[in-house]
Amino acid sequence: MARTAGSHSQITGPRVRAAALKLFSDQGFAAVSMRAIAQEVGVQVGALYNYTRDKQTLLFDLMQSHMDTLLRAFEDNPQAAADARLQHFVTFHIAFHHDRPDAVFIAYMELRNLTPDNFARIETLRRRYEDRLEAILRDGVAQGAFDIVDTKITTLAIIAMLTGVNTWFRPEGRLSLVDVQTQYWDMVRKLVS
Amino acid sequence: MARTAGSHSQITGPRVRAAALKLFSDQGFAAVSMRAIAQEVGVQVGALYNYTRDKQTLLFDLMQSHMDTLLRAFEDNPQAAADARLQHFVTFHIAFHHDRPDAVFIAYMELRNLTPDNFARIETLRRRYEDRLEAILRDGVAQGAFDIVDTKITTLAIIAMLTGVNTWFRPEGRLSLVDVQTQYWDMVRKLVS
DNA sequence: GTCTATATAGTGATAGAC
DNA sequence: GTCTATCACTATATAGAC
Repeated sequence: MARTAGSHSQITGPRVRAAALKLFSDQGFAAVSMRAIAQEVGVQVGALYNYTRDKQTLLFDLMQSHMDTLLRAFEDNPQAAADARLQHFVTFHIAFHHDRPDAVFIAYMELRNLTPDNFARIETLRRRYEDRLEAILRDGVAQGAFDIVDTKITTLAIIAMLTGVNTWFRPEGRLSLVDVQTQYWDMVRKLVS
Repeated sequence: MARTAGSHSQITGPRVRAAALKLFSDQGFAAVSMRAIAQEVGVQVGALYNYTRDKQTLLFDLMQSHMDTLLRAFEDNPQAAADARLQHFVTFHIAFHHDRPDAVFIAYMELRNLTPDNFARIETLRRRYEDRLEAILRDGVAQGAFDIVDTKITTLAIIAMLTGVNTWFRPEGRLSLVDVQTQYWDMVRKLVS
């Protein structure tokens, strides 16, 4: 879509982020040029630098924004039964990740393209999310609801299992998302019992 | 390591593959230049083309070789008890993937950098491996040893869970690989019961 | 805010000398 | 089999016109 000169700051910023999200997810950060992002947005390449300091910052902002959204979206209730809290985590994780496959893909695949500083910041956020799940498992063990050898390993195993749904689930497929949530909760429930 | 002109076909070929494996794993296929591979090997860039038609073929050969090795390495015994076969799969998968983290990383992360034809070939091999696990689960259900709602989903969930070990396991860490194998088998065993 | 033009450097791949 | 030199492009980022 060709554009002529003019002011579009209100809409161009989000469009740059959306274009980068899509292209980074499809082709990978290193394979996507600033020119390709500009073309997707419909501006010339120079205009992008009104919205990001450089390409690295663009990637970091996308990942940080994703992790912030994740941490804010998950609401745990430490007063509830551990079983209910774990079921909530499972269904939440599957639904949240299903809703934003591009951001999830980038957050897992482009870690090595972050500068060391940026990498450390994203890892801190990821750790914080894992700790939310581990707290549930620990409380469940303390209450006698769960039988778990090592809550840290179980945390990582459950998250890997749940996140894997994104690699194969298709809405037009054999199963609905609710089916998937139900089956994964069934597996997780048995895994911690 | 500087080299002068001469014949080294016996050793250069494997060195090119080893260098590409390491660099693709560390930085990603798109971020690695043929010049960087040549420098790692210790030759000039033109010499690489005696060992690969182009960069894409180099990537494909690495992934195909990894999947071939995986399929040949896993030996199932359909006569044995489903429980023992599943335990063997779990310990095998963890050990095999632990032994070659670079190849595993590439096989999962660089799929989108394959041409459509090459992608289809790798996917066929991956599917074949998944089918080996699903056959075990199916037989176990038929024998009444396992209680599984959907063998396909359970297959994908188990593989995602096991492969996730590579993202965090460090030999110098708190747990030995045998500890990890034991704990994952414990989780998988409960998951299918 | 967006444009065009440009600086500077790097890319994959090939040709031909040795 | 490896080297050097080169082609034709593409890359990120910036400067200054409008």
